[in-house]
Amino acid sequence: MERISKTGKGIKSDETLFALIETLRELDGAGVTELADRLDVAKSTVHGHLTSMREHGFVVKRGREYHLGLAFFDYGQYVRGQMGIFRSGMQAVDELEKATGEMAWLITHENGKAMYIYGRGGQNDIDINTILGTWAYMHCNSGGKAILAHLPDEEIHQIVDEHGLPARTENTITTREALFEELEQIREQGYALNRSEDLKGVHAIGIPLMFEGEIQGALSIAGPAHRLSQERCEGEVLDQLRAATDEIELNLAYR
Amino acid sequence: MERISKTGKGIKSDETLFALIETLRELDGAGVTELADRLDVAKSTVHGHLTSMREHGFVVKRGREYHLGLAFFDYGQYVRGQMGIFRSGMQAVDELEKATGEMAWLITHENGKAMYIYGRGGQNDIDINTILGTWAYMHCNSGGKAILAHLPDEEIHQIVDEHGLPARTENTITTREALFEELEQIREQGYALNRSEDLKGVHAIGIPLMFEGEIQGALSIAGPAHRLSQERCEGEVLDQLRAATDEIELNLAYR
DNA sequence: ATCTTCATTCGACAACATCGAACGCACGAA
DNA sequence: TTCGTGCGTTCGATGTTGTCGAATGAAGAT
Repeated sequence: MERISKTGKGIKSDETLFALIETLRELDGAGVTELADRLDVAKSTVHGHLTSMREHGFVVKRGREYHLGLAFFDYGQYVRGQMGIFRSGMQAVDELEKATGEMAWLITHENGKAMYIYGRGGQNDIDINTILGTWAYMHCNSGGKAILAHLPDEEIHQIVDEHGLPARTENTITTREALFEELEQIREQGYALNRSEDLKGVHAIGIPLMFEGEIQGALSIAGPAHRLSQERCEGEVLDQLRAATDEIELNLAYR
Repeated sequence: MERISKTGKGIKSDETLFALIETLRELDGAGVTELADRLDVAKSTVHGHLTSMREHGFVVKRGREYHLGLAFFDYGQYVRGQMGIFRSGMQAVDELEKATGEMAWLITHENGKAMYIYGRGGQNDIDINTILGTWAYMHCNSGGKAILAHLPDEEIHQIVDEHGLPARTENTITTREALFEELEQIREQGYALNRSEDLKGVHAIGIPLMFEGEIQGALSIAGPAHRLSQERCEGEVLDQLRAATDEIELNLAYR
């Protein structure tokens, strides 16, 4: 397994540790031997790292298998709770879901990818928790595009360099030219649409959340194409999104 | 700062890494110099670890400060999603909240502490998300006691050795004798009560969740003492909890 | 502009992460 | 029951590499 850092600047032993964490996730838990084989390191090395992690709750031993521990959930909740956008935006998401009956999401970005940090299900039969905390490409996501549109051009190029513009459906934007054109339009109109660019049959509209001139994240409404037409998005839903945005940006200011 | 592992078995460099993570949380983000001073290591050492973490999304740099990254939230959601009790119990918690109008919680334990892994607010004005993912003592928590009651005696002693029985209110159980008496009663009656043992004015009732003879966690209902009397707990609420438990244990079996 | 205060880089050295072999424990087969 | 296999764990030797401190850059502040 390849486990060297890209730049070579970091600490090698940490790299092994993170590879262990990653592998434990991929395998949904594993034993020392299996991990050592997979990462091509000595069993004793694996055992040492696991012992350290165990003392800090990042790993638990169940029988002879090691699993990632609840410390991750603890830290995860902390990290989310620290985000101003989360604290100021939760209530708005709740209200939006009620008003529209569709899925409402709060989205941020880190390292060129978008993440769903809070959401409500609407009248859809989807389990919010399977989406919460997962990474998404920014170029085929309404919230992601709304964020991208407010990043400096240089950063956008970096992101495309790193993650590419993979086609998720036939509607996905796959060229830089098309992307920059779209982002220009998004800046002009103040919102981003997603017409089945990520998942077939799913439409969405996203609106940027700014604070002190910086993009903080985005708010989005998503739903089945038949119910969430472009007309509805750009009409009633957009109005509700704009109201919610104002509320959030006000919250961000007065705290 | 003390940073050596208790047993001395683990890896020292990992210990530094975890100390960094912990400190970044305590300080809500910090710079290299501040971290190096606090942990009493060279700046270059801190910088090396931060670089490694950054490459894996566990840390982000905002200006000159480093902050814990969303990778924690990602992993945290994964860890919770892996728990059978979570997947099988969410719906029951939703239903319980609706039926009782009180807070409903799903609780697990790891390393002698209880953690809230899913909850609903009831008609209370409390923000669920500030409690979600936090650790709690088991001896002064209805769910915690329900779990403790089904652990082997030896393990209970270990837990008390490690975490003690700190008094949170005047009602908290603070001696081993009283604790074991209480646990015996809990085993007999099949549920655990919390009469302001953790927070003044807050009552709760917890019920163990078993699967394949092993304790998996607990379900609990909590609310203000004036509304959640002992009579109500042991009457209507207990019935609803028992029904929910059956549902969850059935879900755990057929998946 | 100058000074200060950071983050970052670099080379040298000894600490310690890594390895592999040996141990001991648990489980299943005979 | 006994043996054998497969696993997690321990241990000492080795040289890789984590750590240090000084030097360098890059920003802010005065």
